[in-house]
Amino acid sequence: MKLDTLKVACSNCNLRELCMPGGLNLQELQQIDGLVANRQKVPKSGLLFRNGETFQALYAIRTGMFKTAVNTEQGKEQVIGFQMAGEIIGLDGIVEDCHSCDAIALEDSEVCILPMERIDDIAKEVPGLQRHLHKIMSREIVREHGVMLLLGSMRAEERVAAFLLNMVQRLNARGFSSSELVLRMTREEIGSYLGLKLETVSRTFSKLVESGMIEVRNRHVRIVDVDALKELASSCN
Amino acid sequence: MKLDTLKVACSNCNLRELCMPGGLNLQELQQIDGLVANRQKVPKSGLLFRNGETFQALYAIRTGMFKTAVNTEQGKEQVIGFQMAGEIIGLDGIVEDCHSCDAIALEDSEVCILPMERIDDIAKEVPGLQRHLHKIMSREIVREHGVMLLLGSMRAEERVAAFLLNMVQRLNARGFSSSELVLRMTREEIGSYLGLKLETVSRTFSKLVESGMIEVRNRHVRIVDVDALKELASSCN
DNA sequence: CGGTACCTTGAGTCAAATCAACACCAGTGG
DNA sequence: CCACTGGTGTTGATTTGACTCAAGGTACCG
Repeated sequence: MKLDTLKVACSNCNLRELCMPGGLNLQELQQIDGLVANRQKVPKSGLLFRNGETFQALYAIRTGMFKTAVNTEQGKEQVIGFQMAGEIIGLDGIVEDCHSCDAIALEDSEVCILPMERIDDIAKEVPGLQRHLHKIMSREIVREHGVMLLLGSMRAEERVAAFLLNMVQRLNARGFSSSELVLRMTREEIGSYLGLKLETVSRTFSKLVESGMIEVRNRHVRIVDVDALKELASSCN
Repeated sequence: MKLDTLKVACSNCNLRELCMPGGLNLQELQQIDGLVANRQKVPKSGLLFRNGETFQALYAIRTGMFKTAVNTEQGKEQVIGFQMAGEIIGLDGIVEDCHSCDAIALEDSEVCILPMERIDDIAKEVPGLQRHLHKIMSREIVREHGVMLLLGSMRAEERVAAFLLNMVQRLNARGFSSSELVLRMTREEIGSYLGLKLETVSRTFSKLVESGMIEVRNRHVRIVDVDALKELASSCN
């Protein structure tokens, strides 16, 4: 077996449980290996795809972190989400065969390219993959419901608390600390995502520090009182 | 052919172009007819499904209108969307085999029940259906991006303008007027959807009336100056 | 080591929320 | 028939949380 074939095989990827379906037998696993056409490195601030670009593939994040954002006609950007290793981006492109948002790397990153054609072909043979794709899309829909709830009915402190808890929970699922995290995005990007101005994000961090829930040094955040933070995030007055 | 078989056949449903894939041949059309297990009437204020309920089927709206909403732990509801004839609801249930929002009829309605098992089975045979399902889910993701943009960065007037334009455009695609509409939901439900309080919705309507963009009598709205409304909806300061 | 991007904090402003009063309508039942 | 009720919608007065504007501070990179 050649080395670079090995390199792009899902069957021996440590992120498999995160981005690919479980419960496959050996033969199915080998079929799945045909999914990834290639890997692609994306440097910090690099664009993986942009609004208007023809849709060809989904991307599984292998390392690093991305933000996805839509732009108003006035050039203002609304961050839609922050995606990390094991997550799939590009689902927005399927409807119109054309991406409707930008995907930008927040740090040097690497993605697996999953050409949509191959996905469709292999899914025909491997029903588990088909169902898995449905689940991934449904998960994204449900995630966005959560963001809409946040944007539609939470106050600044609640939004920031919910954001931090969400980030640390996802990082924890990837083997990182459940109480410390390093933010890969600016205050402005957090603000855009949360529907707040960067000053408000900064002030809210300070307020949470003052009330002893978190510690902040630059982009390093330590969660001191998870329960209080959860209480806050779900208070939703 | 029995009458009640005819009754639930997609192949002779006038909403087919809205909710089912186009470009199918006769045989495929007949296969698709097996999708709909049943129709179900839902009276005004009735629940089609609720958060936590086991997921079994998607629903295609045949007549009427629904709202979908998620609830906070404190019992406050955030309206996620308003769905009308030809649209598919229930996609949120696929990830966890469990619905994560409520679907409530805003008027007496009727839906076609599409059991997920049947969808999967028939999609194996009819690739066009598979792709169509992907498109529907992707469309929902993109729609939610738009709502996030609205909630994250528009002011009250812009939100209301965007809401009215979106409603009238969708109604127009269903053969209704492109300048008049009857709202099936309360000001409070509109407010919840737009991240505003009901008083703000009411005041904003009044403001738009005053500036000559729309006319309002109860839930009947007439759009007088579409261009001004569009201008407003996309100004996004 | 200088420049730039990023972050924090303060003071004042403003848009939307809150609180409150009242109008309207449909349905109910005396 | 009318009085009553509860849900809905409008409008006004006031408050407030987040925004805006402004000034520095800090960290990072070539």
